[in-house]
Amino acid sequence: MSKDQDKRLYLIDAYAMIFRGYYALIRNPRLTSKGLDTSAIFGFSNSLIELIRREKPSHLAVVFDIGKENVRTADYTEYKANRSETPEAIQIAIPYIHRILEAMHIPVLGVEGYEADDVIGTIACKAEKAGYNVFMVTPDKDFAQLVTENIKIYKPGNKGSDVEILGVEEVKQKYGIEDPKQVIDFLAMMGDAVDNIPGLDGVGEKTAMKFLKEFGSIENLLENTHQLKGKLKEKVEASAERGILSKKLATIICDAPIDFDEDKYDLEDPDFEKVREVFDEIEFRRLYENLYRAFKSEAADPAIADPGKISRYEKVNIPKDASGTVQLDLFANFEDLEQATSTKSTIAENDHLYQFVDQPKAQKMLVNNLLQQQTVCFDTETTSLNEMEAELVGMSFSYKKGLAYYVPLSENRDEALQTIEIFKPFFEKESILKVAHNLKFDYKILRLYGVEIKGNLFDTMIAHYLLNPEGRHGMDYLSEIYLNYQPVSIETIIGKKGKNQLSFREADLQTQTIYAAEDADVTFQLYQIFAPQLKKENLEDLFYKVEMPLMEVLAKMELEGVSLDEAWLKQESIDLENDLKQLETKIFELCGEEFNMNSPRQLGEILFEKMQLDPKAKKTKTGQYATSEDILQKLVSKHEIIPYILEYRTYQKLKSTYVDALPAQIDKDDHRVHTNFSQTTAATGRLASVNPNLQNIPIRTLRGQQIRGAFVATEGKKIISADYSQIELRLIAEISDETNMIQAFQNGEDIHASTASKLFGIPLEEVTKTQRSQAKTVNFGIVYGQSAFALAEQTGLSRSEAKQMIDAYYETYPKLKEWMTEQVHKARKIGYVETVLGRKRHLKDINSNNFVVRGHAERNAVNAPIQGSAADIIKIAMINIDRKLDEENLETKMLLQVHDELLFESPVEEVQSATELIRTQMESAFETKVPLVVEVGVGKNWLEAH
DNA sequence: GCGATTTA
DNA sequence: TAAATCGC
Repeated sequence: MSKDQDKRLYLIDAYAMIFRGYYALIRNPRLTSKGLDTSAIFGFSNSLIELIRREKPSHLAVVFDIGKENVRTADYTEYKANRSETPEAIQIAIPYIHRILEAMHIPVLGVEGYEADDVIGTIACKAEKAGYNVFMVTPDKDFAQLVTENIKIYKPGNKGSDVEILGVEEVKQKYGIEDPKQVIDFLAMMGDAVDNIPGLDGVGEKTAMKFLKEFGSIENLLENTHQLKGKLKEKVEASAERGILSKKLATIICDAPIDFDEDKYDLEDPDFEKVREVFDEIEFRRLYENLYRAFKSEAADPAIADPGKISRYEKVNIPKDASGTVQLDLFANFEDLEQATSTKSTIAENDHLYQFVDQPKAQKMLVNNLLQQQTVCFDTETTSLNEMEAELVGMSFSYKKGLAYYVPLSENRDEALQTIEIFKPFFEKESILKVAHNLKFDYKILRLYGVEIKGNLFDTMIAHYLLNPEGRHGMDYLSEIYLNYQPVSIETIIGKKGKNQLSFREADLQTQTIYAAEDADVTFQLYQIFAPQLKKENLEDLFYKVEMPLMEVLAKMELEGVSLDEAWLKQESIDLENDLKQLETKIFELCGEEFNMNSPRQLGEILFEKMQLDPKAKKTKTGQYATSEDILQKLVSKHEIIPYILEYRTYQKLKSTYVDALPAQIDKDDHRVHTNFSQTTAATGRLASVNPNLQNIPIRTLRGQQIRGAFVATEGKKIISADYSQIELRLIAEISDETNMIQAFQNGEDIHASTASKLFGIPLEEVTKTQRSQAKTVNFGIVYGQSAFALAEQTGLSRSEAKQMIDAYYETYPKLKEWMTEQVHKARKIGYVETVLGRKRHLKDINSNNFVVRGHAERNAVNAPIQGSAADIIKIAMINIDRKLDEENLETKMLLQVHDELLFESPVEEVQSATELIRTQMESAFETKVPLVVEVGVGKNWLEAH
């Protein structure tokens, strides 16, 4: 096709694309070695290059809002992300993006005083008249109003979703309308917070669609409001004027003062050298290759142009005369595949060999082959994400980039076990490094099928967690970021979440093979990237000696589960229900109206509008009344209703979150609750407990405490609870070498009272309860990295009083203050802080110009080493206890970890020796000057033991 | 302060 | 999606 005939113009909505790119990477920002956040630049450039590669536009232009960049960015942040600070990364990005566009010879458009939308609208209309097909490149649905036969929306794909092109038909279908122009009416009716369009009161998406069907336009609706009824009628009529205004606001102008100069938009080759210069400066390496390919490759879309490259999978056939000697060749026929690294390639574009291996003979050959390898990556496919109820569907293996095997397993458990038996030698061979993503899952599954994985382990998810604790660690995500490769999404195979979702087993064998093999392949490639990085960052010990062994301990704890007193919970649920009913009656009586007590919004309106309890009631950021506990607490004297509300809230929480939810989580087979300890969610290094969360079982209130009583030991056993006393404060003293605090601990003093005595300059014996409590709050504030502001909020002190208190605290513990300053300096200089075991926390915001953001990073610089070190130490203790219990052949089982506490179930006759073992291991897990003290309790249940 | 969970 | 509340 000659260029004259090919008239396809792509108009890129620059800011929308920049923001989109930035927020796509928000949890894993791209940083240069100097700490510059290049997420926005990367996101934009990547989308741009991807667009050129895929579509080969004949004409292309990028449209900015000009002259008021800062106003525009402020708008976007406020509405789009609900954040008060403007992301610095975006402001930094703009000049770079302009340089890149200039080097790429791509024209930049904009008209002062007009929004980018209007410029795009104007050019699109003019280009259409000139015979162009126009694509408006934007994620913004407002542009749907401009869609015609020749003007379409081009919504770039991101992870999981493919490119979406919205033409007339798609727009009609999406909004259930007859003409794309009606999108304006749609927006005018329902409003749009992002663009500050008010809309009609009481009209949301659903109602707007209904109105459009019925009335066609907002004007027609407003003329016929008599057809409506009830509240809706009132609301719509009352806001009619705003509706008309909204229509004006929602309309994209198509006559901005700008000409369509088609020659200017011709897509030319970039000045590669110049682009490279900019990319080098901000350390984009792969992107340059992608850019080069985008312009130099011939086909518009390699996947379509070259069908030979689509995925190959084949069955491994055993030759008829196969003897033991035919062996390995079948598995060695795949040499040195060059990977095509186009921008974010997919399975269709990469060379690979994925094979399924379903014959026992072939499986044995595969195992023999695996046994020759030093490092093998594997993955299991199951019918469920819950290990306890999951059935194995298949296993995949990879030990070389681009090469993977899939072993399907029979639905019949005995047959499956036979196949698994073939692979046992591999799993049990110590010398092979076994790699998987989220290995704990596979470890548990295989254990339930009688396989105990041995030897060194490598979990790519945990590896990434150590490299970047704050980031996301999903395999698909990591693949896109580190391999520039988009794996097949599980949803394309088994459908979206919901009742219609298939089980993996229901997919056909070839589909299973592609998906499973790809997972193993991708994980292997991630291993190749992460392993050297761990070494480089000195994280190998933490990884191989702490996190990976801990993974096994956690797997065992999760499989063990904990026993609950179901009968008690059942009765307590009934009791709470009755109490709640009574409280509700009382509350309705006192306010003279019935409403939904579980809706903070309704409660706020009752308290502050109807009852006028506080003329200056605080609002939340979305404008409703705040009714959180601390706020209600301040109103106790205002009205007798408040205590009832507080009590209702407490009981409601207890009932829904614990008393009713826990029994529902009991396993049908072993009648125990199996939580999941996530090793990669808390950025500080702590664990997190999910499904259910057993790390927040109540303890503060009497009624709440009773729930701990429902965590029971089974017949003939006892619960042992062992917790570190003040471990964080002890570590603060230890790490900062703060003599005043160290001595207090060495003398076995009550640390909060001791702090109070020093803080207020009075003898220890004279410290009052209030003083101790204040000192305790400050101690906690330090431990949790609270700001002075938050401390003031919590203590009820004024901000300056809180500041004074903190200053006095620093004077009391000068070395501590010194250490804190040092941490912040360290973070500023090298970009991270670390724990006693070298666990890192990167603080990219430490040099931010925004004091809120920077303050946050500064508190993290102090808090992360402390909380993280405590996490390190209990992790060591857990590993050592697990080993010792095993060595001494004790039947005592570790059940739960609650940050500074461990819970065990122990046969009565073992309790004494176990207790001693646990205490010793915990107290000696890490050598310190400050004694680590552990308090141990024993009982029939958790309440008694604690 | 963080993380999990429930509810509207 | 936001608010509230539980733990450490």
